[in-house]
Amino acid sequence: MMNQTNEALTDFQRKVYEACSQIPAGKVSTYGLLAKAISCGSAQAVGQALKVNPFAPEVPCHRVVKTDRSIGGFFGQREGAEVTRKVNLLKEEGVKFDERGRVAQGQLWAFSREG
DNA sequence: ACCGTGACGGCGA
DNA sequence: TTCGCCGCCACGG
Repeated sequence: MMNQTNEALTDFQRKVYEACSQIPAGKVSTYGLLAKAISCGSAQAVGQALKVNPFAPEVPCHRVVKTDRSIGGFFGQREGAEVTRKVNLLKEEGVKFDERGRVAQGQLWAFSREG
């Protein structure tokens, strides 16, 4: 995946991207869950790394939503075109949404320790 | 080295 | 249930 000259990436970012890559198509995870998977105490910090993800969509940062299952942001935007794109990508992967625009239950991916 | 800024999360109102 | 506040922690200036 990130076999290029990634000196611009911090160690933290690599951990975030690696964990994110584990999420399969058709499933989503949350910033909080991902943070926990890499032993980080801040979901917000995870979001910071994802917003500058240089490997999208190889590293599926679009499969990460908020804990309340609302869509969250995409490439720095918390609303607008990019966010709509995020929803479309998920729909294409088979992810279902409820009438409130949140990811329907039963589609969360739980990180089961491997890294 | 300090300070402000976030694709967040939990909690009280 | 939605809103606001505060805590979290990594980054750039």
